[in-house]
Amino acid sequence: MRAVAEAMGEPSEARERVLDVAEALFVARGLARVTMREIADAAGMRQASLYHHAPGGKAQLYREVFERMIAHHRAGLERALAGAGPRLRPRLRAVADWYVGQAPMNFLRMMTSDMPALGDAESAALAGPAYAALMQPITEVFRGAMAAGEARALDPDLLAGSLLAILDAVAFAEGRGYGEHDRRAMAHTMIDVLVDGLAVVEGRPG
Amino acid sequence: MRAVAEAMGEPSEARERVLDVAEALFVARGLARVTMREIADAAGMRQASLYHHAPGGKAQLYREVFERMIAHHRAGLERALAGAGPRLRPRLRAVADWYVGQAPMNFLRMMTSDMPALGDAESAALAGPAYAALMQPITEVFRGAMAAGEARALDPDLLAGSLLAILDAVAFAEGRGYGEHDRRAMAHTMIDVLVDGLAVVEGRPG
DNA sequence: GTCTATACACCGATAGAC
DNA sequence: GTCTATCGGTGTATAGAC
Repeated sequence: MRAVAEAMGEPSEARERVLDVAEALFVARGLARVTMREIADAAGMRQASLYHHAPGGKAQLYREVFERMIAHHRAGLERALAGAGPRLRPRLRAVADWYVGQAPMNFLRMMTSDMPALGDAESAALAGPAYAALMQPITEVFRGAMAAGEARALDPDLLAGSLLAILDAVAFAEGRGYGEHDRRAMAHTMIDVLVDGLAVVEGRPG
Repeated sequence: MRAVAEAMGEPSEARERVLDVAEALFVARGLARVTMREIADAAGMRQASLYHHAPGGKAQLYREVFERMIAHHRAGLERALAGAGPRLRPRLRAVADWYVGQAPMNFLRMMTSDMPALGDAESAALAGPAYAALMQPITEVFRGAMAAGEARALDPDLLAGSLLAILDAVAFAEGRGYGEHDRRAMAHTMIDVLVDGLAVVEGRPG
């Protein structure tokens, strides 16, 4: 079947366009607040025509978009980290630079709002790989720094989750008037706080 | 009108129940994924009966719930801070202890997902007070520490937003297997990171 | 104040012509 | 591959009896 071949990843320019506009809409507003008609409009076709490229319906389309996005982030993160050297701060900055260079993905909202709507089984099946792709490269950064004696020994999962949350918060702050109005600068500031701390101590500028 | 009197804040035991169950549902799943029928069921009445206590419909009900919750948090935060002394770390811990003692409110999701569904005007009208209530007490904590020379001079809004994001992330991590499984302990750990930093330096345990 | 009944809109999905 | 037409389901809200 053609539809199956497409679902397996066949190029099909129109299908690519559908995935692209669907991703933009899902990321901007979340699963529940995007309709198939909106996706079709943005892709330049009628709502019913969408089902030629996404025969599995809305939930399946979301799944594909999500998985593609996760793979994209994992690859980008690893590429960014590969050229970042061994030290903690530049590695965290590489993570942040990658992340702020992408459209804000609202990872936490996706996990808490969108995924449960797909059902418990589906949700669990997607959460695992998403965790591995997004969190794991960051936990490795922290783990490496701890092993090198550069960072104190704390829960790497907690640190990675917090960093992701901060990067989402920074994306939220931008364009709202809170903060310094520049995602990258804000992200770097917060990384410095995570590394050096906020406290004024001897030998560091207040 | 009776309905207006109730909307102004009349006691009405049934109306209190409606607000309570609506808050629990909205916080747990977000505006889009809660139906008026669910709220009615949880409140022990039929869907149509809801409109006696919430004549403004779903959007208005959400607004009231949101404002009540914001006021609740503002009062709780200020009470917690009033007895926390002058130093930065205990003050941040007081904020965290209050926050983790409450049902996770997913502040970021509310702002990015729920509010836009109410329309731009509505959204802006609610975002301002919400910011003032939740962020401002925390920015004051940071500002105070900076004025006392206890903390480095950085954007207080950025720091407050990051702290809130971390506290939401910690709520998310709990019950997922990530992290240490205890919201309060995780929150305190992250506050220590914010204050002292992650880096291993002389005079501090690695 | 709570109920039944129902209007009305929207959305996801399918059928089938072209 | 795209279209028109339409079905079925769901959700908000209203009307009106009790």
